[in-house]
Amino acid sequence: MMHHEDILGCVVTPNEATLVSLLSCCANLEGGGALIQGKQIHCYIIRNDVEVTVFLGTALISMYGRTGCLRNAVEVFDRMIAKEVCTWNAIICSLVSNGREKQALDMFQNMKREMMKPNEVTFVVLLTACARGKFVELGLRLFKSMSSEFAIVPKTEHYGCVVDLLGKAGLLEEASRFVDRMPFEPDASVLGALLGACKVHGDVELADNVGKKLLELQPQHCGRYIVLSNIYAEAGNWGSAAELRKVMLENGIDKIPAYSCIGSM
DNA sequence: CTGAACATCT
Repeated sequence: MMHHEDILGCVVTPNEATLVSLLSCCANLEGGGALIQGKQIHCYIIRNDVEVTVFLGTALISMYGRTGCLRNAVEVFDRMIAKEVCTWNAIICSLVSNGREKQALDMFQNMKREMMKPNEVTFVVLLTACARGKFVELGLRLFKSMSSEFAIVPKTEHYGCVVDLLGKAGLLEEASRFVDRMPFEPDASVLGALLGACKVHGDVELADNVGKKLLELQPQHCGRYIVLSNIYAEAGNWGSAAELRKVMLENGIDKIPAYSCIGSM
């Protein structure tokens, strides 16, 4: 399957980089990934006795995690002798994206026990786990521990995660105050999370405020208009919806596309 | 060479 002959009849054997790239493609393919193809690559690895290196193992975990095959992801992880921070991040992420927030957080304990130092990606994943599991206290503690315990300076992604954590738990007031107290200007991703929190809570007034700032930052981002307009609509605030429509036209966005802006790019 | 990453919209 994997051996290809070129025009001159040469046979090319895939090396580690080839297999890792292919697995990454399977994991990131839109529409839930390509599990069948990923499994075929795993089969190839087994049949040809290809050594499962740290890179290859991590790519396998990620592929299985993202295609919903958590069992296989865990199996690959358990068999790996050498693990790096990416390997741990991949398994924690697999657990989170398959609804096992608690287990993901337990895995972080194992990681620390094995003296593996987490990095900024680890915390994005952990904070996401807390947001989904509604573990507000723990999430805030983890966020604080980044700088105090692990010497990692939280970046805008982490602030966005905390806003999402508070927002999902219905703590809109806290989310808003958290943004106000950020050490740098909140960027679009943070304001986007706050706007999402407004939607959950149905707070039109704050949404109005945040939405205006957000549209100043991203006047061409049609998704932002959609969220804001939905918040207005849910509240029956047709006046604001009409006004928003005018702003859209002014910014040259004349129509909400049938499909996602991101999906069509 | 090659691996890990939140959330929101139709």
